[in-house]
Amino acid sequence: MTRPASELLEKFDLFADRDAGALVAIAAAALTRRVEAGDAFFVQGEPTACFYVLSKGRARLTQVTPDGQQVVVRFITPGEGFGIVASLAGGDYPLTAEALEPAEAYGWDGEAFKGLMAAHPELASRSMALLASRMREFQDRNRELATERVERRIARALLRLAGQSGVRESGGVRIDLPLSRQDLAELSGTTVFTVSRLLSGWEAAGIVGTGRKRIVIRRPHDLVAIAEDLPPATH
Amino acid sequence: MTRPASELLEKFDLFADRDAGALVAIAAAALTRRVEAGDAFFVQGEPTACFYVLSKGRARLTQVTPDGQQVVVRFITPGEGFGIVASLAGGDYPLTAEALEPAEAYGWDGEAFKGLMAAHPELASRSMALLASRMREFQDRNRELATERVERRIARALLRLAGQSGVRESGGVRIDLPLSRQDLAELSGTTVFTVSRLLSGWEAAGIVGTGRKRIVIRRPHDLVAIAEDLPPATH
DNA sequence: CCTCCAACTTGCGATAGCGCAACGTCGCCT
DNA sequence: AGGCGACGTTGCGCTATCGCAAGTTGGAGG
Repeated sequence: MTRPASELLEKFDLFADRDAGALVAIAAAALTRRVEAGDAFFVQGEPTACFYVLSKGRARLTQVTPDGQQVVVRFITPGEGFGIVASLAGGDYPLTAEALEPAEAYGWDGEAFKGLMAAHPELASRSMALLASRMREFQDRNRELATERVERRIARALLRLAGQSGVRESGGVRIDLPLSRQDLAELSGTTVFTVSRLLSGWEAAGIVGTGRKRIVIRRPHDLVAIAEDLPPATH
Repeated sequence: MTRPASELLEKFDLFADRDAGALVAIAAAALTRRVEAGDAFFVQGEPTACFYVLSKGRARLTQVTPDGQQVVVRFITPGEGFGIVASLAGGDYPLTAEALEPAEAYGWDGEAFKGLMAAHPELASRSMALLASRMREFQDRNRELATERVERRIARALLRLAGQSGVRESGGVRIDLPLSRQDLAELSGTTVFTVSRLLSGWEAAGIVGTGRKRIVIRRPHDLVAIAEDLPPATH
C-alpha cells in the first residue's frame, strides 16, 4: 500500500491545474492498488469503498442483470476515473470493475474524496463536469439503443473506442484493447453472432481488419458512413 | 421576472436542510420563469443558459436524433431539477425541456449556480449526489434497452412513472401525467404500434385501465411480474 | 512442438417487433 | 352543435436480429 508521488497525479485530467500543495494533499490521501488480469477492483453489489483513477493497464466496467445477462458499460484506460458515481451516491457499487491485464490504480475512499473536494473546490467542480460529460455519453447511448439498428450501433461503438484507445498503425487505426466479439456485443446491445457476421462483412469490404480480440479500422471514413447512414463513399 | 420567496425553496430536495441565510441567498440569485403548455424552457442545441427547478406544472425532457427521431428522456414534476448536466458541462443543451401544461420554474444561470455551490458546499455535494443517482438510472435503462424485451421495458417504464407521479385512486394507481402512447414508446425504445397492442392486451387482462393520455395501473403486482419475468400470480 | 481451450465463424430456422395503411374515437375550438 | 385534428387501434406482411448447433482457428502453456 504505497503512496503515489504527487507528480504522477498531474498527468490526470481530474487533477490537472492543481497547485503543488493540493497535489501533495491529494497524493497523501490516496492508496495504490494493484490487481491481476481477470481480478476486480470492485464487484457489483459490494458496499461502496473507493473511487479510483487508473494508472496502469486496462479495465472494463460491466453490469449484470438479475438473470445473469451482462452489459459492458465502458472501458477504462490510464488516467480515467471509475467508481465516482458510487462514491458520491453511496450504497453498493452498481457495477464491476475488472482488470483486463495487470493493472494499478490510485484510490480514495468516499470520506477522503469528499474531504478533498471540500478543501479543493476546483476538484469538486471538475468532478462534476466529468460526471456531467459521462451523463451525456449515457444519454446518447440510450438514444442509440432506442432508435438505431445494430449495424450503426456497432460502427459507433468502434469509432468511440478508436477515439479512446486508437493507435495509428500502418493501414489504419488499431483499437488498443483486448476487445472480444462478446465485449463488442455487450457494449452495443446485441449478440456475438450478429457482431461476428457484421465484422466479417466489413472485413470482406476492406473497412476493418480483425483478429482475436483485435480490431483495426482500415477505412474510418466508411465506418463513419455506416454510423451516420451517409451514402457510402465511392472511391 | 419575480423572485421566489426563500420559504418556497425549502420544499425542494436540492435545498432541503439549508439554513435560512443560505435559502435567502439562493432565492436572491434565482429568476422565475413561466411557460405555456407546449412551449419550451430550453431547446436542444441552444447554448446553455440556466439550471431550473420546476415549481408548477409538468415538463418532458426529450432528445432528437439528427434524422428526426425522438426519445423521451424523462418527465419532470414539481420539485425536480432539469438542465443540471448542461449547466455543469457547458456547451449546448443536449435536450429539450417542454412544458406539458402551463408551468413555472426557478432558474439560475451557470455562473450563479457555480457561485452558490462554492458558497454553500452542502449544495454542491447534494447536486453531485443527485447527478450520481440520475447516472444510475441511466445505467439501468441502458442495460434494459440492451438486454430486455419490449414488454418488460414498457412494464418497467409504467412502474417507474407510477413511482414518480402515481396517485392512488379507486381501483388502482393513476399515472398523473399526460402520457400518450407515443411518449411511452419513445420512453421505452419502441413504436406506438407495439405499445398500443401491449396495452390493449393488458387492459383485456385487467392489469391496466387506459384512456387518452391516461393510464391506471389496476394490478400493480401483475405488472411487476411482467417487468421481472416472474411466474404470473394466480389468484 | 503439441495440445487444448477460448474465441470466433457460419448455416439455418424461428420470431419479435417494425411499419404501413386504413379505420375508429375523443375532445377541443369556433 | 358540429367539424376537425390528434390520438389510438388493428390487420397484415416483412425482415432484422436472435439463438442454436456444429464447426474452425489461433495462441498460450506445458
